[in-house]
Amino acid sequence: MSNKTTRDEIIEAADDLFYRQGYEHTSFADIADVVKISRGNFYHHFKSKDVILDAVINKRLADRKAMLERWEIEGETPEDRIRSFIDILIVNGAKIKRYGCPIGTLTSELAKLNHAARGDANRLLMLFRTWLRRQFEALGRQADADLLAMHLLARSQGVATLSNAFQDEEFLRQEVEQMYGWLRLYAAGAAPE
Amino acid sequence: MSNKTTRDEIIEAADDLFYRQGYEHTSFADIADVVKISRGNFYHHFKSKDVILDAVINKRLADRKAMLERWEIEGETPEDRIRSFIDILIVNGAKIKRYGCPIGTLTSELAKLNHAARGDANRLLMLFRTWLRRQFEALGRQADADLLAMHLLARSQGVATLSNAFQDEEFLRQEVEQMYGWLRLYAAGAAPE
DNA sequence: GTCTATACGCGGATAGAC
DNA sequence: GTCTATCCGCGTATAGAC
Repeated sequence: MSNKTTRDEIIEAADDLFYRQGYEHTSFADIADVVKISRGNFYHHFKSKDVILDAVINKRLADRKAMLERWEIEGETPEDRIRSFIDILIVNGAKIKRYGCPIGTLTSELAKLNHAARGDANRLLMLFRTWLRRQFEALGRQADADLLAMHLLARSQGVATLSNAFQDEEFLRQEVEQMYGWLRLYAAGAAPE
Repeated sequence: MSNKTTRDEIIEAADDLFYRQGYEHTSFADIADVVKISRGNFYHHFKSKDVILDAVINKRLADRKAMLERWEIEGETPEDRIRSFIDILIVNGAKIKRYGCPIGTLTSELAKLNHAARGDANRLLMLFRTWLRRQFEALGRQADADLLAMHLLARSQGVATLSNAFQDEEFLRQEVEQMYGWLRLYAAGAAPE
């Protein structure tokens, strides 16, 4: 279709820089360098830095929604689909090792800044939480589907944090194997409670 | 003994503010307000903000070392001691819900900033990793003690991250119960591998 | 040791020409 | 829609008096 608009290029560059450097630590100058526009031109597209953050969060939401819908179609069973979720740790292993989880680190940063967009960023986590909950429900775990979703989310976050801190992609792989094993128990109906 | 020196007061205030607001987001003015000194006076005690960060990290290291030694003395069995570790999630539950884990969030922030003190902050995580590893060794898990230590560390980190994001202390309690159960398997020698 | 005054650069934001 | 020029406040840091 049409070429990317300048606006889209700004959002893309900001998305990447916010991930790699953090939101607060990324300046307009940083973004302008990547997009190759002047700093003044910025304000034609966004009236403040906060508005760029909003756009980045919305882009991430749209990206992740599309990804989850793909998994929904491609996965034949709920177990397959939940495995797709666990797999991102492997697929994005190198980046997670360097920069952590894009969703978890943004959430944590905005929480610490007590930023107005905090709640919006949490919708990203909530998106996965809800999607995972539905998968566990489909596995017949109506009673504790949300708890299981939270449990898996928490383990992913923890693994990402430590993999990043210790620069250890191998540890991440081992934990992923354990999560597969854990999931199999539930898929086989062999899990307790 | 003697009164706290101004230097100590600065470190204490910085420790608290770095935790609640993040390192980068905390200015000298913020610290000066708490300690009630002028900004200029700062540089008599520390020649730059980075040096304050070093001092804060060293204070946290000393504090945690003392805590681990206490657990070592008070806990009668390795299981007791590991339970003490899990318990901090409960003891500090309210603060974790508001600000996350003091160690994990600092580590993540410095990683994102690619800050020179990154490695120093990681020593905090490593302190717990090594201590936990020794406890699992004492439980007879020589072969995988470090993996188990990392696993427990990761789970704590993940639980802290989600409890903070969703402002949910109840979830944290439930996960702690699960960790107790998980630990019991190893203490009873009933765990696999 | 603590203060006031001040330098200096950076980051976000605005005005207005082209 | 993009640019240059510029403003302004904040944050780190320094100088030097008391």
